[in-house]
Amino acid sequence: MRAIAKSELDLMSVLWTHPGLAASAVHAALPTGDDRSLQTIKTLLSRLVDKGALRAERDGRRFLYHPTLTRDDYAASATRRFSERLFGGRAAPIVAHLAEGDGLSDSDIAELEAIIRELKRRD
Amino acid sequence: MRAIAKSELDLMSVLWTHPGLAASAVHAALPTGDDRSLQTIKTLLSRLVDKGALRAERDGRRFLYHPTLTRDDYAASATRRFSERLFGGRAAPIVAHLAEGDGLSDSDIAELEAIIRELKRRD
DNA sequence: CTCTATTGACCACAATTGTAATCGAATCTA
DNA sequence: TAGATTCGATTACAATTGTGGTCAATAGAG
Repeated sequence: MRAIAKSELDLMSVLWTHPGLAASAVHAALPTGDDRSLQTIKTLLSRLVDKGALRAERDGRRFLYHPTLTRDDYAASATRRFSERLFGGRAAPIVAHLAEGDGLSDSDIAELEAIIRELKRRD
Repeated sequence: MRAIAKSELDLMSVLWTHPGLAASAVHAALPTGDDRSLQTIKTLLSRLVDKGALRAERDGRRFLYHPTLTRDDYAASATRRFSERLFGGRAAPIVAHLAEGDGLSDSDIAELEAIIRELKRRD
């Protein structure tokens, strides 16, 4: 499966949250401030179908779009690629950068703590 | 400054580690398995200069290339963008994905622990 | 001094990405 | 039923990215 482009990812986000939308509904569901025309959205949806990231289910004369790739699988592999490319696969520098200047919420920190605890237990 | 493309980032990596190399030296310093021709490297270097990520210092009839953008600044902003786009700026899901299936080394885990400790202390 | 290797400048060109118009068919509305 | 709207399909097209050739100048080798 070819890579999902930045612009296409926005549509995946919508469809991960609301699977089975038609093109016009995806367009409507985009965050305010996203000015791309409906035509553009349709093109991107087709490309995502070509790339195998979406399945188009016919519904009368239109299509309803469903992710074939789960958000979690995508996030996992994108994260791995990112960390590999920039930090040799390490996690700590990423957290360090995000933590710079008050960047992390209390709940995020609590979750991190839980993950670390689990990792240490796993040893 | 326009974005640094994936292919260009490889050259930045080399120059972050060895600033002040000439084009041919950058080419030579690329990891084995990188088959791009010297001409390609020169084109990428020019683009990086255009984008303002490198400074070309004349040295006789050739140039020595120096990063203007530091590795750390680049990594910080790339990390922030990545985390924002995929996880609403949270760090925990990133670590969770990287931790899947034994993905983190002991030293990485230890570093993470230290960062968390510091974050909690900062409260 | 002549030949050759190296260098940056310039050009080429295909693939990908971002954005959208156009078109013909189907459907809805008046 | 005639016109408007909505769909997907097809086409367009510029910007970016990935890769590398050509060329003219110059520096170094004999």
